[in-house]
Amino acid sequence: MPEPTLARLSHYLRCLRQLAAEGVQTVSSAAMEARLSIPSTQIRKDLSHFGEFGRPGIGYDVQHLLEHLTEIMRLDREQRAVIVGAGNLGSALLGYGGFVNSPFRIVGIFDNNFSKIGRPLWNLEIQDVHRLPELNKELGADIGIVAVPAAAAQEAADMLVEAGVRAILNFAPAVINVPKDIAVRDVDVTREMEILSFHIKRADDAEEAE
Amino acid sequence: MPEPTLARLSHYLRCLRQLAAEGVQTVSSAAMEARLSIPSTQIRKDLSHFGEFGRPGIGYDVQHLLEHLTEIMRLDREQRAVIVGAGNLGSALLGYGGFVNSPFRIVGIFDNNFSKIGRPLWNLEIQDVHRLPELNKELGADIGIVAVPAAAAQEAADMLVEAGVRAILNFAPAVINVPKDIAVRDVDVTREMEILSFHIKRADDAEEAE
DNA sequence: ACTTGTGAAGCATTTCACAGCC
DNA sequence: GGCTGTGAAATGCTTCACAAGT
Repeated sequence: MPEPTLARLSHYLRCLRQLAAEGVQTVSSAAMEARLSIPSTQIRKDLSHFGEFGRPGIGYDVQHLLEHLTEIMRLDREQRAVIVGAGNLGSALLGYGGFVNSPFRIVGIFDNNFSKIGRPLWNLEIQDVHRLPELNKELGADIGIVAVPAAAAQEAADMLVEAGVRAILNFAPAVINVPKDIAVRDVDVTREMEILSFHIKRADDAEEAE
Repeated sequence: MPEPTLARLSHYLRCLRQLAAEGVQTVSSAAMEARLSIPSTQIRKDLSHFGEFGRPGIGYDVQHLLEHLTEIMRLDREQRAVIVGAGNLGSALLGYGGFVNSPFRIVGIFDNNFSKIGRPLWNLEIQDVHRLPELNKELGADIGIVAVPAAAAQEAADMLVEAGVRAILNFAPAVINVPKDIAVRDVDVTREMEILSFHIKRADDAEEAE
């Protein structure tokens, strides 16, 4: 399954949820292109990887496609996650409103800083990261979120692996090594800023060229 | 210039900074592969887009390559950014430690919520988002960060465009439309979680198959 | 007439293989 | 012997073109 297809599925879901909320019954790939700026042929090809959902001459049934994609991505069941790192970022993620109407639920937050352990944060209490493997037997999180500085990222990842998570979302600007059956996605704000910095360049160059 | 190459440049920079800090003089593409898990041929091909930096039989001069790449990405000068949205996320970004030893500096934070405007946040004061175009004449930010809910994302982006930014980092889970000479990068935590959710699936399936 | 699904073509990126240099 | 830079081959993804369905 192509990784780019997977990333776009998330866009399709967002679009379909919105359409469903608007009470729209049917949608064509061309109509989705208008909303998402993803070519209609791309949309059809992506969806064709999972089956035949559309009807020629009509389009896709919004509700039906929404349910199918939700199931394919396993978003029809609760997905529990734990956060390692109770700093700014960990705290912001825990309080993030984007998870309220989603299957994702943060069930634990951990840190290695003794002055933080035991303190309440939002609806949880910060736990000792060394107890993560033990406590996750109860918590049952499949997803681990690394929200620690780069220097501590590998250690945090190791602890999550030991705790039995199947997937890791890594916010630290560092490469983390994990067994190959564990999925990792990196989110690196600094990297995104650096890429933007490069793109700005071209506009500057045009100015300098005058 | 291939977009994937650009994204990897950021990894090379991080690696080189670390090597420089360790006092390493020279590094081979094979040695970088060991640290970054990026194939050495890929590294060489990427670097070859910008010139010939290495010496056969020796490798790359760490300091020299670091300086070159830093310049290529325009990270040798201050890059000012403003944030729109003073909620959890905006606040976390403003307090984010990752920018301390970097060229990025957040010079303003804006919101449309009257109860927030005028309040101090870290080292700044929250400003009215409607004054963004006017105030950015002074602030001079080239980068805008969208840290508002999805429903307000387009409006925030419009305001940033009017304020004259050349690049936008969008944290809202929404498509934003901007003039094509303005670079946009999306960071969508929910999307990343959804992709991980899909990948977890395979492990579950194996279990279910028994 | 309108729209899907899909093989085939086209394009982009990665990987290979090796000539040339230290 | 070790390493870079790079054409060429291989792979992967996107776009095209159109047959088939409504």
